[in-house]
Amino acid sequence: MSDLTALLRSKGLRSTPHRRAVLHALAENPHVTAVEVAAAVGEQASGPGAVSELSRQGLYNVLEDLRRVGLVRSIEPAGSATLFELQHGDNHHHAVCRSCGAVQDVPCSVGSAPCLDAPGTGGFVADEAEVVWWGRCAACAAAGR
Amino acid sequence: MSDLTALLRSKGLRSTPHRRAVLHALAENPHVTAVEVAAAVGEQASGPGAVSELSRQGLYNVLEDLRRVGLVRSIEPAGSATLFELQHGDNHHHAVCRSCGAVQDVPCSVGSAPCLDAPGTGGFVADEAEVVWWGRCAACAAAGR
DNA sequence: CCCTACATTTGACTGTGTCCAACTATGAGA
DNA sequence: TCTCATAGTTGGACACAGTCAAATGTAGGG
Repeated sequence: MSDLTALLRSKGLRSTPHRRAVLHALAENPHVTAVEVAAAVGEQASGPGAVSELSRQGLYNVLEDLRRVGLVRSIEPAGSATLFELQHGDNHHHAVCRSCGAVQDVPCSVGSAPCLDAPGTGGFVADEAEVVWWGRCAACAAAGR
Repeated sequence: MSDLTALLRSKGLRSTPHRRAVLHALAENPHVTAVEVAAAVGEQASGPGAVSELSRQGLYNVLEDLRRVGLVRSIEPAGSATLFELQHGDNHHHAVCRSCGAVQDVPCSVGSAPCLDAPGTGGFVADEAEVVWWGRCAACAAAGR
């Protein structure tokens, strides 16, 4: 039984080729859109342990299932489609390049979630603080873009 | 010449009925979607100083023009359409209710933008930090939603 | 008053994601 | 090993937000 199978079972999900393929694809490509996940899964279709392509609906089902059990996180930077990444134990944030759109993980420097004080204003009860830094990635900054 | 006309002129934009109507609508309704802006502008169509409804394209053009000159800010909370609000001088963030979707302003407590230290990681040059708190608004928390 | 650059409209189109109903595979218990 | 309920998958239609391109209208300086 592969690691991925064990992982899925431990979360109460059946181990299916598509779910394993999506997890594998996300392990290799962080911060990808649903379309890119589909493409990566398609790649594996040609390799060993062949996986048939999965339908759009199937893809969203898999991603939602994995998200629900905490194996996958998604972010939606303004102006871009939903991006998916594996959920590690950490509570990190993201830096998005305005020029090329690249997304980079940023370790949370203030502690565990919510890692910023909740706004005291008006009785709002916060359970999560999401931070996105906007700017230029190293490559784009160097190229003067 | 109205205040709004003067404001638009000062930013180098022509003063048109639609632009004034959009500014007026945003002054009364913060954090609204493009569709809601259109509806609010439509309301004014029946009142005095009648404004004809504006097309979808016209609406996006107006919003983009106003955004470009700094009169309007937009935010895109995950799972919702772009929300627009007037740009005041301050650098505030937002708290979004998971239950009813209400958005509330949160004054930036850490200073001026970027109000959080830029990530030192890998040469990324940040020019803005965007923070969103997720949780329950006062009303929803009280109602146990 | 009249021109011209700027503003607006119209309608088709794209990308991303959801809904629904039918179909197929899986695996736990008999 | 068989059966069947449940979980998973598929395809097609659809909804929503936003964009593109080209034709038309208008604000405001001369």
